[in-house]
Amino acid sequence: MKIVFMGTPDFASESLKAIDEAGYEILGVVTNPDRPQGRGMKLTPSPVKKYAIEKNIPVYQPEKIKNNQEFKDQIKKLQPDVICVVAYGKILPKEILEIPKNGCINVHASLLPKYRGAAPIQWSVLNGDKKTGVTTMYMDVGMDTGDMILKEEVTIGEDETTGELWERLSKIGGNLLVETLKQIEKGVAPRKKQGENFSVAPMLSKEMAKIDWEKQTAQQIKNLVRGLNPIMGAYTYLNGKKIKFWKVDIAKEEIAAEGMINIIKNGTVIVSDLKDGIFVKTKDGILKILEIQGENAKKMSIQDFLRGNPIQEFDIFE
RNA sequence: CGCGGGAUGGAGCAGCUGGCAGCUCGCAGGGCUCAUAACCCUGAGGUCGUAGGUUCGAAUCCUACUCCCGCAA
Repeated sequence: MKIVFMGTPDFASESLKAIDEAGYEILGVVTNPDRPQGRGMKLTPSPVKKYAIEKNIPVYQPEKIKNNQEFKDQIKKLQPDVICVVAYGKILPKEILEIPKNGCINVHASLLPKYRGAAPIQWSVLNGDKKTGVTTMYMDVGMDTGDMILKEEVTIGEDETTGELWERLSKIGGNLLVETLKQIEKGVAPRKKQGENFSVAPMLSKEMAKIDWEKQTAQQIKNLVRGLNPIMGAYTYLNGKKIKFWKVDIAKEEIAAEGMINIIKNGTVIVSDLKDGIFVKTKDGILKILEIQGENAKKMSIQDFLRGNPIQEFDIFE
């Protein structure tokens, strides 16, 4: 089977690698144009492009697809049997979807129809879900609305971060894509409608990264920290300085200050100790901070942080 | 030329209006103790990122370079 692959981030390059190593003929790779990125805003190729170049696969990087006749003709000329799309970052118009005779296959990192959209992995962690998965589907013009082919479920660890889950799912996605292609080749691939009971996982916004000590419960804050690690990190302020939390847990230890716990403000540091780290009062429990990052600094363990940046008991995060 | 921060003993930081290199922790040895991650004493460990310059004298001022990090995407 001849394949054209479309995708951009590392999640996609895992799928590309999987089908490449499974021996499928990859006619070409379509990925987003190189973007200025990182310190110095240097132009950086996407992970998918890097892999393609390594394997001498032709790369196409259209700035836009809609009304781009030249690009459509290029793809048509390749005569792919199937187009695999994984986190490409652009909406494909009908004319593209109709090119391959076996259709366009998409790998989506959720158990559809739950979490259609851009950030399914992040939202599954943010919402504290116990399980999620990967789904392959036949694409249609809607946003992740196509008929489903295969699905694989995984459980989310209590302390698992978006980054960790991301990595696991990208590998599973690759395997599932290969399996999907095999079944399509044999003509035994199932096709299931999604139904109407769907939910959407939109792109994450900047504002949601701020911890709301008044409204959020200990578990919600923990989910926020996990869910935004390593993408942007949940943050709060201490004495006017921005502080990011990278790892927190709900304290199971008994804290001595039981008596006053109800009269102090949420976000107050109850215990600050070089050995045990810091404990913070929340709406409904005590949060233990494990990994932290100050302004202009790198992330470090709470113990390291406290040596050079003393935090007093009764300091307040806000 | 996107903006900004930094490079000081094993770790995290202070010192930077130039004048013997410091703090917290860790580490080694000793002491106290039934005991300890607690406490007390002692000690080891740094050519202050690299190369030049200014100066009687530079971690501290100037110049170039290397590396690291945050924002931003």
